[in-house]
Amino acid sequence: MKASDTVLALSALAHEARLAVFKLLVQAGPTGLAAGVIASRLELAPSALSFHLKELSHAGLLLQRPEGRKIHYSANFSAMNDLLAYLTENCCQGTSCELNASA
Amino acid sequence: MKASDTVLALSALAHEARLAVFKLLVQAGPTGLAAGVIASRLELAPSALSFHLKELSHAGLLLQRPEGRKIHYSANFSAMNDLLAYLTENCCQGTSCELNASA
DNA sequence: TAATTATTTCATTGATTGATGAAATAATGA
DNA sequence: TCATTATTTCATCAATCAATGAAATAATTA
Repeated sequence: MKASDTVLALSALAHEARLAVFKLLVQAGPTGLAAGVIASRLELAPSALSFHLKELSHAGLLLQRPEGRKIHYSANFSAMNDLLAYLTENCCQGTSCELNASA
Repeated sequence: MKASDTVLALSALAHEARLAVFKLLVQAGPTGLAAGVIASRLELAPSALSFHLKELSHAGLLLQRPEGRKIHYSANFSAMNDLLAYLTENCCQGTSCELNASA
């Protein structure tokens, strides 16, 4: 994973509403949730949610699949795994940070 | 860790220069590096670096210690550990993402 | 076909971010 | 004290971000 991809993913998650969307989709699992369900659960305006979904998708953190007239969004676990791997390798001396946390 | 603290930390790391600074300080270990050394290694203007160091510090990701007329900055490994723990718990169904990455 | 539902797109606007260079602050050494 | 070094602060400016509400698009149902 490149540093620029990491920055893109971090930027996408670095917003209260988008972090909430991603958490919700992680909880929902691979099936995901329709945009409208996400909007009502998090009390977001449709256009605002659409904006945030696009940001997350652009960073590669979401998958989407049409379901009738709805669109189901789900967390891209593989992308999140890559992000965590990058942070662990580059920002924690290659192991869990716990070894260093005492320093 | 609260979601708002997480957003603050993610925002701080979501910038090419700041991610580079943090990586460099992780490599440098607990001793850290003086601001001027960071600036010359990464070819950043002093005022720009100062701005970015403040962002990272404000997010709790850095520690600092005066050393003569220099100031040594170092990575706060404990804060990074908290961030990774939050992301793992909330954004990866509580385990390493690997279990889900195939989905 | 017409009405409804789901979602996105668009234009507008205010707020935030980040780069720049000059000036200020502070510690050290001559 | 004076000059030098290290770092921060400040003002300015351009660029980006995000909220809002209205309109557009597209799929479904009556």
